[in-house]
Amino acid sequence: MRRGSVGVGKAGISGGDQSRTMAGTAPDGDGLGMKPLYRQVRDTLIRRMVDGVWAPGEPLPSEMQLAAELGVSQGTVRKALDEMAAENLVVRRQGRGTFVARHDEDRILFQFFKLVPNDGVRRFPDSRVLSIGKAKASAAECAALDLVRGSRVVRIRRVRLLDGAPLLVETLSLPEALFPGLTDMEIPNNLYGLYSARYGITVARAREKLKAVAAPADDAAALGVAPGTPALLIDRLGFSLDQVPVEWRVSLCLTHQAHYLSDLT
Amino acid sequence: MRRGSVGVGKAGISGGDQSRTMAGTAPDGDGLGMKPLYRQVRDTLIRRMVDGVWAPGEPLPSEMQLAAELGVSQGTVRKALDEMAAENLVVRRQGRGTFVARHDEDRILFQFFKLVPNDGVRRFPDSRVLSIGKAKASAAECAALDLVRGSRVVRIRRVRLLDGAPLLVETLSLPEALFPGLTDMEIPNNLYGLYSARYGITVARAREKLKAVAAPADDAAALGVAPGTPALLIDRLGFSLDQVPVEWRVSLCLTHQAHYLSDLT
DNA sequence: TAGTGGTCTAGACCACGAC
DNA sequence: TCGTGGTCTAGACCACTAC
Repeated sequence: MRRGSVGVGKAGISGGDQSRTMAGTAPDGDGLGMKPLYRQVRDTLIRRMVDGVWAPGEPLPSEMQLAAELGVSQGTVRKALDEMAAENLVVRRQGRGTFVARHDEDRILFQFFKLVPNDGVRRFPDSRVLSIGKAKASAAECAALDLVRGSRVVRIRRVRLLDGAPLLVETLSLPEALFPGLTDMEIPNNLYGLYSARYGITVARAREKLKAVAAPADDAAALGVAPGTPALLIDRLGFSLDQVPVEWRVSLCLTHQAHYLSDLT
Repeated sequence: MRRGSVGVGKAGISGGDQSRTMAGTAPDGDGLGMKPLYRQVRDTLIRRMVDGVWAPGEPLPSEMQLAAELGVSQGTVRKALDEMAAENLVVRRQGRGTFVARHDEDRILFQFFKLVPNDGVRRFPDSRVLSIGKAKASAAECAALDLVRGSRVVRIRRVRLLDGAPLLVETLSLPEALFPGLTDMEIPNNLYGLYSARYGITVARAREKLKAVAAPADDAAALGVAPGTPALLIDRLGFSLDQVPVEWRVSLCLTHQAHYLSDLT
């Protein structure tokens, strides 16, 4: 019946010290900093994922093992894991176990890629890199990625094609400090998989701002349309597991053959 | 330790007969039609909301009361209600109770209105109705709203303004059978509130398709911009609690002063 | 057969809100 | 003070997967 903070146990890899307080709400003079136990468990597990204790695709310990190690009941671990499953951080499969979510094509297609062909059949567009390089971050990049002035970024510009026809042209900016050597790598179609595999960085969440604009001359040329053609401008900021902005992506999309699909739930 | 279907109890207002089978998965020869108990409870409660047993804003019976009435444990009712809260169908407040969600301005603003002014401060645009009337449904309207040919619809066309400047012009189509007499009513800014209050119809979910287009002459005139100005075309279909399409709304939006905000979670 | 997550139950204590 | 939902626990049985 021990209540209180989540135990550090044996495998307390990280600082292992974000644990605090009691369940419910602080009965002692703590004031504000308390969280329910299941949320402390969740945060502990996410911290371990950030620290690479379990890689994407790998199984977590079973509910019973985690409960024993952390000194809480199975039900509390279960509630933490259910919440993480709802956030697409883990995948649970009856009879098999709970696994760290991977950035496979299906996940990208349903969670992060909202452009759907008019026929309704989701598919992944091909990519063609136009340029890649390093530079000092612009003021806009510093603001978007929360960088100090003078930081350096990696910039990638590429065209993506659907069924062979240009769909969008986009420019990505990434903090070079987080992605060293990226410019020397082959750039795959699925970038999030690369971030995860090479740098241990998981894009867990993104925020997109959309506007309709007239395509500027250079983008129009890359897309093979007349300058001034109406296009969808998508400004996306991707956040890592620990809520740090890690990728800024500005895409200019043609919406003749596809549309942006948004579910208001 | 009774297991099985959700009891009809005493207050089985509706058909009260969608109950089936056992928890887990059909151990008998049922085949496929089974659902977990907590989902049967959820469906029962939604059915009652559809039938108007509880109006928006009203409290549901307490967990204990529902559990006793339906013949399940409090934990099962709790799981059903938690799921409904996650879907924005009910609002739970500690110490007060569980309430049927209302279409108040806040909910609309966060769940259904994704256009955010560039300053980031969400606010509700004013409306000005341009026309309202009844007509035989077009082929497109029949397809969108799942109507039989020959059905009649109510059409509303209006402009919406943000801080006094035109933001969008939109055309709504509604099945007249579901909204009799709508054309004789005053059209408020918050239409979903009207659907709920006057017709007992709750828009629980919507699906939006976005494209970038050049504004046609008539829409451009209504918005006070030059024809051909790039604009965001939003095609929205709204679904009721029981998953029936009840409103088709096509909006043409200027995105100079605002953007469409989408969270990829 | 053993172990996993999925479901269901029962009961405890807590914070919150209305009285 | 009482009733509400929020949290936590403990234990049962189930279906699914791997061995």
